[in-house]
Amino acid sequence: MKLATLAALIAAVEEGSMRAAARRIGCSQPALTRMIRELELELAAPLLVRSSRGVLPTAQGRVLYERAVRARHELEAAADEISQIGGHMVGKLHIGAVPLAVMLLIPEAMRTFVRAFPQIQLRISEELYVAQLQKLRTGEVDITVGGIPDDLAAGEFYVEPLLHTEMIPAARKGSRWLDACSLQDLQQAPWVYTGTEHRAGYARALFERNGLEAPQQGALVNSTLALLSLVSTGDYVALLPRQIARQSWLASYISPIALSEPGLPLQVGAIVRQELTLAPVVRHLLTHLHRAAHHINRGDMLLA
Amino acid sequence: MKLATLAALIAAVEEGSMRAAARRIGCSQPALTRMIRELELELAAPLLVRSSRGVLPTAQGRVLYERAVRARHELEAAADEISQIGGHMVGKLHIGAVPLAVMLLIPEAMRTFVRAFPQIQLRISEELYVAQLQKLRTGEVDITVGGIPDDLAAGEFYVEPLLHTEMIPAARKGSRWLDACSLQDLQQAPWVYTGTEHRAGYARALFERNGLEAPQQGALVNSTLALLSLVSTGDYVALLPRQIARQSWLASYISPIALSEPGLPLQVGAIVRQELTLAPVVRHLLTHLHRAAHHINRGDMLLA
DNA sequence: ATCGCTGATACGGTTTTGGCATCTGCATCG
DNA sequence: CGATGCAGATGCCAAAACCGTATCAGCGAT
Repeated sequence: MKLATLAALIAAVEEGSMRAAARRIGCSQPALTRMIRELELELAAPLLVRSSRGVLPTAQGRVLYERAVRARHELEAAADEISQIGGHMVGKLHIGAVPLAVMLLIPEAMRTFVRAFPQIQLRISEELYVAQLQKLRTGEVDITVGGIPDDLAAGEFYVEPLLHTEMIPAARKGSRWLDACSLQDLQQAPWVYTGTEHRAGYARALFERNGLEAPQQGALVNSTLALLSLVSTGDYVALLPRQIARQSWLASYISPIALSEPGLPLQVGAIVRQELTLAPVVRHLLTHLHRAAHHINRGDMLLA
Repeated sequence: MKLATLAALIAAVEEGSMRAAARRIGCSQPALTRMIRELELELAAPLLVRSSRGVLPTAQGRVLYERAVRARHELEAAADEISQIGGHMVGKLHIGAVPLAVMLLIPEAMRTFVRAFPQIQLRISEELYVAQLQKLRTGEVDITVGGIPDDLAAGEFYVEPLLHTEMIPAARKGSRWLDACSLQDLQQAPWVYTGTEHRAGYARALFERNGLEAPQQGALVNSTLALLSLVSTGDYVALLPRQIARQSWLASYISPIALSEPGLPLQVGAIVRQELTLAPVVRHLLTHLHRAAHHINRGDMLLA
């Protein structure tokens, strides 16, 4: 088994075509055909089904594909890490962040980070919380920024708290719900929930925390863009981090709702796979995230 | 980067000598020297420091070694799994088990499993609970058998309950502590604890469960062998699963202590990485573990 | 029926690879 | 203090592996 042939399989599976895969790899189509056959001979199993309109992986092909991708990622990460040890900060860094963090922390942290390490290829994925942890485990993302959950198993991840925020309800400017004084007044409002069916969003938690029943869901969305669209154009109510609701460009469209109850406190932090804690870039990124958190907190206090 | 050169590095790091590594790989020493140099050229970093009495990895070498081992493991596992899909049950299976499970479940499950799949190379590691999860995550073990913790993060692992047991106190035959009638009587006894300083063992939990303060630790051990040695030769008291204390070969040396309080209930189960749930051998092993659990429960009931 | 797409095959030249013999440096032991 | 043994490095040569070009064969759509 050679790395080149595995790369061939990966390309073939992802492209669904030998010729396209050959183009991506940078070799001729016959060479690719040979590589795949070599793999199939070595493992004594069919990996791809060939048809007149491309190739499709068999069950065995999918298994090998999954693991080959993981193996390749290990080696790429090794090369990056080694370069960093040598003093050159190069390589890729894949940041996962929940929507909240994407708006709050990431832009500010990125601003200083990319200036310090221009050779690092940054990639940012906005994902919901559950998807984040999954991607963190498979190694698809290197670091996750989001609300720190209570039930995180100790030992698996290294967690670094960054800032404390509060989720407060907000609605479109001019909405009748802005007049609400207590959470109970909002129980009849149409709410926008985030999350999945299985994992309740923050809004539900806020109601339960105050001993109220969570209102029937008005809408369940999986992206903050959708949430903001609904809130700013419809008559929905949704939970947003205090800093965003108050001081961002959203302020001209959306207003926080002043309630007698406090909002839902939320600890935002970075979650890193334990074994990556020592990687130089990751350490630096954490520093910049801390700076961003302080920056935001200061702005918050000045405003208050 | 080629797999052959990575294998060369792995061998060189593990053997600490180019010539020994060459022997293991099955090539000549000059060939190995060239491979290492090729890697170092490609990564532009020194990987090994050569001395007159062998080679030692640099920091970069260690990084590459770690990740290369992981990558190789992925590919080996892929090959095994593919063979299994094809119907041939071959390959390796690395089982991690806490001491309790090693004594209770593993022997019985192995007995039937190895008859059914003689071509699977089984490997069993006795490890304490915390070490188990770590090894499960890195992929060093494929399945872990042990007490199911309460705080396991959902989603990361697939958990399969196997049997329910009870941890009861036991002491050497003839020990004066055998006369104890309640847990309180044992508060002055010297206890053998398992676990680490950070993670309390089961014994401590039993006391706290009954509203008593856990006695000063007599000894803290990290292996059941040590625990049994202490109990059977000294005058210690320790917590053992009921089935072991009652019916194993230990019965001639160790007796359970009949207390008025019930023991500490414990759910024993198998923990598998989610992505491995579908691997054929793992599924089969789970079946055999279930059979072993039933077997043990039946014997337990007959005895009672 | 034919054209355009797919993957498969045959062959020849280039590159790479590995082994053998040999060289050099260091530590140890007599 | 020098001989000896073991460590890794180097040069050379033959064998093997590899890749690209040209070509073929099946299937679908036009």
